[in-house]
Amino acid sequence: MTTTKRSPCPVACTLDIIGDKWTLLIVRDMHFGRSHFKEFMDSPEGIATNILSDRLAKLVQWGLAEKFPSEASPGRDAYRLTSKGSSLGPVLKAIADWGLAEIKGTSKRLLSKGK
Amino acid sequence: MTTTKRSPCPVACTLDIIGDKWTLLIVRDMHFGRSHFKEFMDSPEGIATNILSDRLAKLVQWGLAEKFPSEASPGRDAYRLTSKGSSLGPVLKAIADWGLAEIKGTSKRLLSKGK
DNA sequence: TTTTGACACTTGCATTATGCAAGTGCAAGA
DNA sequence: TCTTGCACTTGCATAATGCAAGTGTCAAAA
Repeated sequence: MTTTKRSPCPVACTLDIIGDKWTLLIVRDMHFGRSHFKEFMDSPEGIATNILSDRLAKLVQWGLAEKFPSEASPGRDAYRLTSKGSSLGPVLKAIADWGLAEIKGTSKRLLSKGK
Repeated sequence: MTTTKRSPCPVACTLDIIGDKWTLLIVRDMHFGRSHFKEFMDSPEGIATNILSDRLAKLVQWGLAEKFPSEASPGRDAYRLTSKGSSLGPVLKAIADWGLAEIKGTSKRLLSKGK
């Protein structure tokens, strides 16, 4: 991928990857063990299929996630974080902490199993 | 402002605020002491005036930043982070750290005075 | 074996956000 | 008065997003 860098700033460059309303939510779901398309769909935010499809492809392209053959459903693929993707953990935590502290109505234990 | 919450997840709610490619860059600039419209414009990423104007208004609306009379240019306003905005520091740091570690070509000391 | 249904997408299209250029209003300085 | 700089706003083209509907693949059910 040849994304043109806006600047050498690590914040700007990181935002070029996770600077949208959906990417990090998928990373969050993967972080909590979700791996199938449907599981990401089941998250309470309600991502559209085309957006999810696009973001999964980008996550793989960027090396943050990888496809692997699902064991639960033979013949199907699933997704999981690579080490590069997992290293976003502190970012996720900092964001979650800020939200919990500054936005009322937020709470942990959001990830109830969709079904 | 009546932004409808996508979910009670603190990550999702925080992304509703900072989930774009520009907001956090302005927060970064304020964090480093920038306060005037022109100073934000001078950042290397090259934000468009209408986007900057929009984001500054939203930052104020959300309580992350506040206007105050500029001392450098009397009669003009300037912007600075509120304590709520300043508390995004750890988010900024986590993102910067990730970028520095995972994206080549990034470096600190990005913020050279525009002029 | 045919059908059904779930899953993982893709496609089309309307709506919204973004990017760029140009224009406006205001205050200080020449 | 005329100009200059700053802080915006406005218009418009392009790109991203959201929603609904359609497609292909497989596997279990009939």
